[in-house]
Amino acid sequence: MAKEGKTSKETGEIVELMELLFFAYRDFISDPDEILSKYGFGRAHHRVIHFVGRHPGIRVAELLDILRITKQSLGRVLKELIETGYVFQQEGETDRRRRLLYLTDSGCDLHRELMAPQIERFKSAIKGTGTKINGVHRDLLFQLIDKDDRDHVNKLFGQAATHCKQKQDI
Amino acid sequence: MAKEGKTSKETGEIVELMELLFFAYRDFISDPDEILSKYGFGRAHHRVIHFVGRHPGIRVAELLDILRITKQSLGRVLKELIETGYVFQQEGETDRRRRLLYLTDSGCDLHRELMAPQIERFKSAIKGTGTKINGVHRDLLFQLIDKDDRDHVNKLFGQAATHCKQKQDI
DNA sequence: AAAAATATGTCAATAGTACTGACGTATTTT
DNA sequence: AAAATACGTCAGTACTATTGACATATTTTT
Repeated sequence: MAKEGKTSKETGEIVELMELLFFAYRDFISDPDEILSKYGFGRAHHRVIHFVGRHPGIRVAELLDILRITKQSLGRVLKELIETGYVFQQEGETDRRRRLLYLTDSGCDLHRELMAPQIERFKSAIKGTGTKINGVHRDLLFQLIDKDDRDHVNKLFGQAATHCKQKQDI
Repeated sequence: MAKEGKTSKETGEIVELMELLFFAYRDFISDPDEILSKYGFGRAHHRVIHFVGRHPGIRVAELLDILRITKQSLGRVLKELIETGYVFQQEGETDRRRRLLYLTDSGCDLHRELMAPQIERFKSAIKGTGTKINGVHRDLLFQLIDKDDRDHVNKLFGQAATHCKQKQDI
């Protein structure tokens, strides 16, 4: 039988951590899924709604870069969101080739509706850990991102908007 | 304009945490994707390989519960994995209705190949955080899981196998 | 022994997401 | 004027997933 080396236990713990990421993500996305089906939308629509909401005036190219999908995949979803009145486009001022994307009022409402249960999940999860230390929870997730992309993510955070439509401070 | 209430900043940080989960998961699954395409498999195959590898002799019903997909979705993937010789079935000893699932030797090899880059990613991520405190990284992910399911996940961890085929302690 | 429950497999039909690769158009930069 | 950029769109394809119904073998309950 396999003899257990010194590193086996460590690796085992890492595999558990990997599975925790899988389970956490699985349940994390289950929240909005139900809401989306009411609207006839899927996860791709959700992601577009979210990042357009967080970055009003975002360009198509940037959205493609964030979502890591192809133009064609985004195209269909974006078209549907525009036709159904959740997203609208504006010509760029400085560069008229650009289509700047914004959420409509209904888009903002939907965005908030989608975020609510996920924010709730995170809030109680953080409470559940009982950790007071600042940043520990961000660290691992951040470090899991491709090294080349971490600057980009940080930059995104810097530019992120408080919402288009602030009904209340939740 | 929206006046920023006390809770706004906290919520903003939570939204960033949510996005970090999205980015982390996006990159985390990008590792095996490339490997899978060589074999003509997709993510569903990966998940089956993984959990069968971790729980040799797992039942179909349990796999369905872990993956949260339908019997039909699993059925197709499982059939392909069996036909191509990565997974095999055995009748349950005590209950002959059960089909207990195992990885073949090639299945184990593939499993290891798929895990390797993800283990690497986690190891350097943990190193990158510089945190020595035990468990902090698990806590948040664990708490993000549906409350009803946490016991189940813990139970799974308890039953998880060191691999079927221990070539080396990585 | 008969009835009920369980574990699994399978059918058909459909939807959502994603891919590749190429091409067209408008606009800006060089 | 030429080159590069931003975007949209085409056709064809693949993977993952869904629902709901039904068939089979086996075990448990009555």
